[in-house]
Amino acid sequence: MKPQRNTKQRKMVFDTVQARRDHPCADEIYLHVRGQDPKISRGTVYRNLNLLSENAEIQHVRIPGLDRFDWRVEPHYHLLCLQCGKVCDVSLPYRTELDQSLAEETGYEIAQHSTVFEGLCPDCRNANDSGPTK
Amino acid sequence: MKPQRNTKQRKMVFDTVQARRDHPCADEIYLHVRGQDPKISRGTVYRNLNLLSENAEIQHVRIPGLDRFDWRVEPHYHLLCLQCGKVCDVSLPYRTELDQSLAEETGYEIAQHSTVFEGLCPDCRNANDSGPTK
DNA sequence: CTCTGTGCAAAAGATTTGCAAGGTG
DNA sequence: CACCTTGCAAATCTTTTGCACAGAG
Repeated sequence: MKPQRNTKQRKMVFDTVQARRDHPCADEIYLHVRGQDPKISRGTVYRNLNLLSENAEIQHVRIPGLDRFDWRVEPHYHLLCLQCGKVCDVSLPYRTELDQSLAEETGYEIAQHSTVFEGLCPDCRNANDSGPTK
Repeated sequence: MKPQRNTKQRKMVFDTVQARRDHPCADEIYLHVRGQDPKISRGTVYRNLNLLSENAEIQHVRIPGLDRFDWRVEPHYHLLCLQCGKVCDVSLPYRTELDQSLAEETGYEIAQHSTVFEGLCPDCRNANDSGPTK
């Protein structure tokens, strides 16, 4: 469903996602937007995030643990640090041909695929190495 | 944390996941097991699903919308029908080398990656084509 | 017997929704 | 001035947790 009006709330949500190069979750976006307008409600933020991602103005990224939002709308893969929760984009190219060949093999109509790599970022690896002084 | 005792509840949960070749979610497993023991509680089912997947006796599969559990423990990819929610295994081979090369590139220590293809299964495509007689 | 695991119910966390009031076109 | 969108609060939904009791070893 296309939004039909431009509200300042929707613009603030959109701008926040665009401005951030990390991958904020809904509540981080809410907290940021509330800095500009203390009256905004979580419900409005959720509604606008859904509206914007349905219209491909932002991307809804489903990460284990907590969904995130991404200013990049082209499909691409993500990398999650299991310890600190940080999410990065991955440089590997998106492989459209997989969707194609799997569609032919299975008879499904395939819209896309999403891939999440999981591990420990360099910072968290170091933090672990200096480790608990048990 | 390894389980230290064999309880009939844990066995029922494990057997249910093994017996089913679809990818049941926690509540489906709960409902099935409750057929055998009406006293079992959701909490016990969740606790055992977590315990079993920590010990790699089953696999916890994170699918958008609802987490599932899989009797296959080797890493592999999944295909989700966005309409009926059915999940299938995908025949594509798991590409360990991606974890490897991404680790070298990023400095992350990468445990694994998961991929979910999303689309419409043949049944749902047909259902849509005969379509709403608007 | 001991201590892990269970059942129950409450808690927690994320997201959605009903409704009256507000604001956009 | 119509009706989409908001704010608020309550509702949903899934999963986790505290605690006293049950049962596996």
